[in-house]
Amino acid sequence: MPELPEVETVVNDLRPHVKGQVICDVDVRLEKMIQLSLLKFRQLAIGSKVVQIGRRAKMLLFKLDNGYTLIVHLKMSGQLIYQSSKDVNRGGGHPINHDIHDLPNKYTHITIKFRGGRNLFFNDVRQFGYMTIIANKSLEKFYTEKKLGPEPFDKSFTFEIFLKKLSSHKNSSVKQILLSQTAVVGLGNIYVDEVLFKAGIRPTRRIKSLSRKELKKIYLNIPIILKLAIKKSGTTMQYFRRGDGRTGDMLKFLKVYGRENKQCLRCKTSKIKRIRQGSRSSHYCPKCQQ
DNA sequence: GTACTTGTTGAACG
DNA sequence: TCGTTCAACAAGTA
Repeated sequence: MPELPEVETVVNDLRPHVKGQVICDVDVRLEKMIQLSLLKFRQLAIGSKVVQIGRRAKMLLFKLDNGYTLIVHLKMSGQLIYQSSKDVNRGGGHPINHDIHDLPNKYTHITIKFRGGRNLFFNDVRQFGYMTIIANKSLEKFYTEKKLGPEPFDKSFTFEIFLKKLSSHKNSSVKQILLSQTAVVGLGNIYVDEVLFKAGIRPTRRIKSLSRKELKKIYLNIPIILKLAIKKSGTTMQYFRRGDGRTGDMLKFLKVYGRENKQCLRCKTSKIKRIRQGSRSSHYCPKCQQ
């Protein structure tokens, strides 16, 4: 569920609390949540200081002072909750309907313990998320193996690069490619629908059918939508809460996602349609998006 | 009980 | 080898 804006929100929430902290222990209850051996994970994590916290695609990066980076992917239902005191939690991800003040709970699979007694809890109902630790010098290789495209706010994300990445997928639908993280990273089901609505392009359109002008519209709207969502601290669906109990505000600003059968906010005449594309749902206005 | 949801990976296909 | 589609992962909700 967390897409780029939600991950960015968690990173921003955690940064002031976690930066500079020294890891004194890690408690791994479910070993499949880490992508290296428990021994190696403990060796690399324990005793190191978090010098910076950032993001690449939908992954959180905790840069350590030993030349390694702790990577966290929340996938669909992961959450990172920093317990700064008994009563205050900060961070977030995808809290479920459990009391986040009573941690660890049954969904806490990994706890990072900091010197001084603070904890960072990694909870995940569906157990799809993971943590791993990669040497800084191997990070680029790690991203390349995952076929990650450019960051939407990076100057390397040019229109020409975007076109080039799309050119090898001419027969795919635009929705599918934007979800694939290969032409640009950070979009998930919600924000792809929002970008395509704003661009006036139907999600089922094949890449080869899109004109340069249409592609440019999509390209330009990607950072616009994502920046707005970050400004609103992400989208809160169902039980989604930020770690301190606040909710993201982006839900109020969504124009198509989750608005099936509701009046289109642009043309005010058509109703938003919801279709299945692959195994995912897509929302669009049949009048405004051709 | 059944269908549905989500991000990503890997298998199967042509 | 490459592009494309689809099942799989887990568990809560409708």
